Amino acid sequence: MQTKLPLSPQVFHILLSLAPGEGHGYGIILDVEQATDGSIRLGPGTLYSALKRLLADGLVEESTGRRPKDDDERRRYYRLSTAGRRLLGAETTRLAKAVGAARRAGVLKPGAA
Amino acid sequence: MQTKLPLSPQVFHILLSLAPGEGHGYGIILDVEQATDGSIRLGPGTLYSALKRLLADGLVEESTGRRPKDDDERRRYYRLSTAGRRLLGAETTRLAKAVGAARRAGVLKPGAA
DNA sequence: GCGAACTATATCGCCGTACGATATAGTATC
DNA sequence: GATACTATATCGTACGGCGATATAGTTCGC
Repeated sequence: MQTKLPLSPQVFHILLSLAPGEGHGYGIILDVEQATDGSIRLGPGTLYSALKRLLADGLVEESTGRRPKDDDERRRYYRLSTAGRRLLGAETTRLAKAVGAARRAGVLKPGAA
Repeated sequence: MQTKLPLSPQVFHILLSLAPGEGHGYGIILDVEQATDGSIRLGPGTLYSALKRLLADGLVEESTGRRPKDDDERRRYYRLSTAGRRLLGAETTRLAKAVGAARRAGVLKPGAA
């Protein structure tokens, strides 16, 4: 029941991948791996089960209609719902606070910004 | 086997709580709740099982000796190991990148820094 | 023309872990 | 004297991350 914070890193990056616009499952896998420098590599089990949960919780919606010609027919496209976008913002704020606290605690090597 | 990133939010905050210096279990629970504005409330099950894992993985060490007089005898004190501190730094860097990406994606309300 | 690799989605089952409940026990508060 | 707080510990459950596997079409090298 993904109603409240914190989000798992995996779910956070799935939502973040959909922030610029709609995307499809396999695209999310590639996008997250690239965006996290390989730190987070979603297997199909993780991605599609998370997506199913996010749909059920109303954080992500399936977007039908108007697909570019020559698009792979198998693809299913998803986009953030309003609630999903709000939650992503809230989690980002939470993370920003955590990073700030960690910086103040001096956990980064001197020199790292 | 908590050898690599990402850390769960819970584990991240446990390590962060120990960054300034040694601390004990119950103190970590209170500290994390306060530091996260109540977002993360560790129950005893979460805390002590995570602590046991962190000890086994060499990320946290139990610190014996020199306790202030009148200290609660039941307390067990823990501190970050070198590996633990390094991992906390790496995770902080990862989170900072994620926050930066989320900001660029415009997930924060206009006005929020 | 044939196997390998890639794109794409989906399900299954295992296992780790977050978490609430519970236990214990001393101290403090009312 | 009951309730609440401090403090640690264990147990059972349930959820979720993840690899394995399945399916299937396309592309690329040989």
